[in-house]
Amino acid sequence: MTEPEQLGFRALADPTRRSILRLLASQDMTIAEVAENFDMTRAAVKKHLTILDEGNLISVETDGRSRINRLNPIGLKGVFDWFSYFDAFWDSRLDTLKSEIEKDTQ
Amino acid sequence: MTEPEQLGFRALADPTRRSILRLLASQDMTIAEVAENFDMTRAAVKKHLTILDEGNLISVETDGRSRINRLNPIGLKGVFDWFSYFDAFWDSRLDTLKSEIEKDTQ
DNA sequence: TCTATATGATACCAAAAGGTATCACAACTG
DNA sequence: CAGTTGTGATACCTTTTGGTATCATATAGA
Repeated sequence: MTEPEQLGFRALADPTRRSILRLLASQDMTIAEVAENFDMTRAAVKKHLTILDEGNLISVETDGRSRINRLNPIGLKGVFDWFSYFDAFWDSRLDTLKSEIEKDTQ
Repeated sequence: MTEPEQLGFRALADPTRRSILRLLASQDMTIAEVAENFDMTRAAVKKHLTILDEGNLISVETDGRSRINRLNPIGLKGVFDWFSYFDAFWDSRLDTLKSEIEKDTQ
């Protein structure tokens, strides 16, 4: 069995794809518009968009011969929520680290 | 230039490594202890732990001939914080999705 | 209709990833 | 000291990944 977040995490592993997500946070874009922002072929960008779509991090809407790519909040939140499992670690342990450091510097 | 989160996201892309993180959330472990939980060689588990360490998601402390692996809250929180950029999307757009659905089902 | 344009799809390539097998080494333990 | 145990490191293999080049297809527009 595979975790539901697997394809989302896989999609986030590449810096180009994380950059695309930030781009799409400002504005929905066609494939060509996204590709203008990167020094690679449109085909390569299209592959990245496919992987982002498979990870449910974006959704794609066809409009004539254009394909509009936009952020998918559901998939993004799914990955984000995975981290809630570790809440206790940065809440309590970061505090612990902080007081250890303060103790050392006294 | 590379993002500081790059190695963290890379480390999270593999399901075995995410599983290791959850293991270490319950208890600090040596390499051998972690390896007991997976159907692969100790060498393979060690590779995963190295990648988790490179991503600052765990820290390793030497104790005699043992090496204790534990969660690193700093790196974990670094990746978590990357998502804060998208806060607006699941706060506002998930609400929008919700009201669209409610409208459709009326 | 004819042409330009936005995209889809496939073949191909180099590099990275994930794994095994194996050997070396350091450190407990009797 | 000798043997066992926990780990580090390397060579090697297969699959996946990230990219290009190329061609096919569909739609907008004159």
